[in-house]
Amino acid sequence: MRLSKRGEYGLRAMIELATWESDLPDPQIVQIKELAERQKIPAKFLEQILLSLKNAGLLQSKMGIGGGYHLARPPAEISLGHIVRVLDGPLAPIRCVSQMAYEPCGCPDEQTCGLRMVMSDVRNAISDILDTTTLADVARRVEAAKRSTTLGL
Amino acid sequence: MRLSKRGEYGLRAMIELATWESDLPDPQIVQIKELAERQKIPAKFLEQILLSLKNAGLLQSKMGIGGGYHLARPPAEISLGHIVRVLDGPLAPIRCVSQMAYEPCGCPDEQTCGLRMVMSDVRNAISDILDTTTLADVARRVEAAKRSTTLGL
DNA sequence: ATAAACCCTATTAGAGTAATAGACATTATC
DNA sequence: GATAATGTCTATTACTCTAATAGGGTTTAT
Repeated sequence: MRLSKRGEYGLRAMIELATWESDLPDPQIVQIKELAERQKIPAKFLEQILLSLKNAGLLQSKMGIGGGYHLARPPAEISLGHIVRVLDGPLAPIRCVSQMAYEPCGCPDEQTCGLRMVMSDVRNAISDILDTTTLADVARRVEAAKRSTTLGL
Repeated sequence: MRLSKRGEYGLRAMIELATWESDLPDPQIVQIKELAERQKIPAKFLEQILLSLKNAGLLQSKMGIGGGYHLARPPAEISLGHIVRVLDGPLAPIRCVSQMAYEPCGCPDEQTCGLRMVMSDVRNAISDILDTTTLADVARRVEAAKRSTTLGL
C-alpha cells in the first residue's frame, strides 16, 4: 500500500507552497531549485513532477528570469487526493473498486466477493481522508504543530 | 496505493478457506490445485503464496496423498491485516508512519511534517479496517450478500 | 512401489520506479 | 539584442519489483 517517491515529493512540494502562501494574500512564486533544496529532492526529478502537476491544472508557472511556480488555485481548493491521483494513479487498492479506473477483476460475482467488499471499504477510507483534506487544512495543522512545539521548549 | 497480485491472491485463497469452514465444525483441508482452479490463480504462484502464509503461522498443511492446506486458527482469529503484512509488507503509505517498519524520511522535523500527519491518518484508517476485520467477518458478509442476491432473483 | 500432494529455491521476462541528461523555449534585464 | 535565468519536453538508463515459471526434493496413503 505504498505511495511512490513521485507522489511523496509532489505532495511535499505542494504542501510547502501552501504553507508559504498561508501567511500572505498573494500566491508566492517559487523556483524548482529552491523547492528541491528545501525538501532534499533531486531537482530534475522534481521538475518532471511539477510539470505533471501543472499539466493537471494544479500549478501555474512563469518562464524566464524571476519565473517559477505557484498554486493554480487557493490552497483550500486543492485536495491531496487530486494530487495523488495525478502523480500515482487511483487510490483504490484493487481496480475493481476504483472510481476513476474501474476494471473487472474476474471473480465470479462482484456482488458477493468478500475481497471486493473489504477493499471497497479501504478505498473509501483513504478517499474520505485524501479527498476531503486540502492543502489549506494541512497548512493549518502544520502551523498548529509548530506553535505547540515552540511552546514546549 | 495498490495491493499486489500476491496479496490479492493470498487474501482470496484465505477468504475461500474461511467461507468453506464457516458451515462446518472442523477445518476443511483443500489442495493448492483446487484453490487455484476455483480462484483462477496460477497454481505454482499460489503454491509460493500459501507457503509464505504457512511459514507465517496462518496456515497448516498436510503432505502426501490426501494432503492440502487448512487455516491454522479459527477464522475469527485471523485478521486481513496480518495476511496483507505477510504478503505485501507494511500497510503504511510511507515508512516514517509505519508501526512495523519505521524509517525516518529525512524531513527536518517529524513533529511538524504535514505529509506525515496526513499519511499517519491514512495508515490508521487502513489499519482500523484490515486489523479489525477477520476472515470470519468476511465470511459472514459473503453469506449475507449471497442470501440477499438469491432473494432478489 | 507408486502416485499424489506439499516443500523449496532458482530463474526469468516484463513492468515500473527513480532518476539523469540534454536540447529547446521564454523572459527580465542591461 | 545579448545574456542568463528560468521553465518545457523527451529520451535514456540503472535498478528494483512483480508475476510467473521451472524443476528437483520430501512426505505419505494406498
